[in-house]
Amino acid sequence: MTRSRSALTRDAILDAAEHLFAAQGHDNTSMRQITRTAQVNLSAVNYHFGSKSALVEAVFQRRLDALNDERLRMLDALEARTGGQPLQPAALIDAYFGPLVRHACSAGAERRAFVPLQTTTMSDPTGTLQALFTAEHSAVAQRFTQALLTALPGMPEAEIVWRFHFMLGATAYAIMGAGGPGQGGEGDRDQDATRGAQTLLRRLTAFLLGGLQAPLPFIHPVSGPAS
Amino acid sequence: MTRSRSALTRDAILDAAEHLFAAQGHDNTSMRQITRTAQVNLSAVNYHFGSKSALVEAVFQRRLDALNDERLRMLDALEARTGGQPLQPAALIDAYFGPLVRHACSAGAERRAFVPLQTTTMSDPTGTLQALFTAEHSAVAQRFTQALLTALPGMPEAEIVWRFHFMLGATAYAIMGAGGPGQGGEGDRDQDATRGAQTLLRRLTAFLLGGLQAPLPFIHPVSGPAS
DNA sequence: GTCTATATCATGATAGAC
DNA sequence: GTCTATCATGATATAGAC
Repeated sequence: MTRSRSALTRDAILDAAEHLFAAQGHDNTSMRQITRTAQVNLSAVNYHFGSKSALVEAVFQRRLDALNDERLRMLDALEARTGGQPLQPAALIDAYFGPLVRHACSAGAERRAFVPLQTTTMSDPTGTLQALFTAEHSAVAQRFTQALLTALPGMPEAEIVWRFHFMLGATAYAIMGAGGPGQGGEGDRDQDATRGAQTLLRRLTAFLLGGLQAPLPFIHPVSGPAS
Repeated sequence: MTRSRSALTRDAILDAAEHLFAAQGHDNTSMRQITRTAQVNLSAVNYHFGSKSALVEAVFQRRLDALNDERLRMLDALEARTGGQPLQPAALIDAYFGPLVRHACSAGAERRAFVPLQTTTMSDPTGTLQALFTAEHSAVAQRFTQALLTALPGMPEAEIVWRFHFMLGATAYAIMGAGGPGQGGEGDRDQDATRGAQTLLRRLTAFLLGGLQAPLPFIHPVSGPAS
């Protein structure tokens, strides 16, 4: 096929960029570094992606799509099993955050790359990536929000949205700090990777569940007409 | 005084840098931009701070010191009032995260600057700032960890350290997303600032308390001799 | 001590040969 | 489609005038 040649260099660029972004952050990584690693020409990036920022988005989107697919598959499976009954919050948390944590803790360096992107995205004040993230994320976020809404009767949607946001933050730090707080981070890479993911996920899930189901705070009613 | 002249430009640089870092992130901000905003010469940065990264650290440290001072003052006041008795987890959470949230939500653009720095620091894979943050933070973190250890009898220190980390992440996202999820972000800047801080802090505190006090997860004992 | 002017370098992007 | 060569720009840091 004549196409495979083109797609090959495209993927090589994506893979190399993902590696380097994970290690250095995307704006500390030059296109020269990327193309050198991918063993392709410098101009290939502009040819295949148009610009560097478009490449960043492509790298981001590739992983984000896979992640959200997995999340939706797990949610589908849960809903198919119970058939309309409210789901358990713990199951929803596992379906949403489980893929991310497992992904982040997996030993393969290629897959770990996504994690700093997620955090860089949120911390970027200009928010070029944030728009993409929000757009890609809105569909899956809405489905999980709806599921949480029925799983947690009596909790207002606004509160769920906020707590979802808090959970995202806790998970982001959990992933970043895998090995950060206290215990030895760079231990046995082989089996520690999968076992570490399980342990971290258990710790995190317990925390998230507690936060998600916490008693409602008292919020002053918003001044202005009810919407 | 002859010194005030020098200190004046130094502070002008710090303020300008803080503004710009908040709006664009520190590595999307050039020294030219900083010195132009501060109305000082380009070389003044190198003269007063030595390098750009040293300036970033200085900006960061100035806010971090003030923040940690406030945290420790609040903790001192709490401990002085109860005199050795275990503190309430809610009071500890307010003493630690309250200053940060109020700081982040305050209307003054100068003060808001700190927030992206905190998040950028954590998401930076190279971790140049992370070392500074950890060093500056270790003293106050240890005191709060100890206080939590007595406030939450039966919870292992490792678990507390992790949950502290999770709480930091949730707070970081809470600050970043003030106005992010759903409700109109850019509303009435004047009084919405302080009231928004209160509302957000109530929401966040409820979540953090639930997570902090959640039932312990089952963690497989670490293979190897007990330490 | 402070600022002007400049040096040196790396970046992203492009034009044009093949 | 891919590569070579080059451009224009902006970066940090420094030497030397005042």
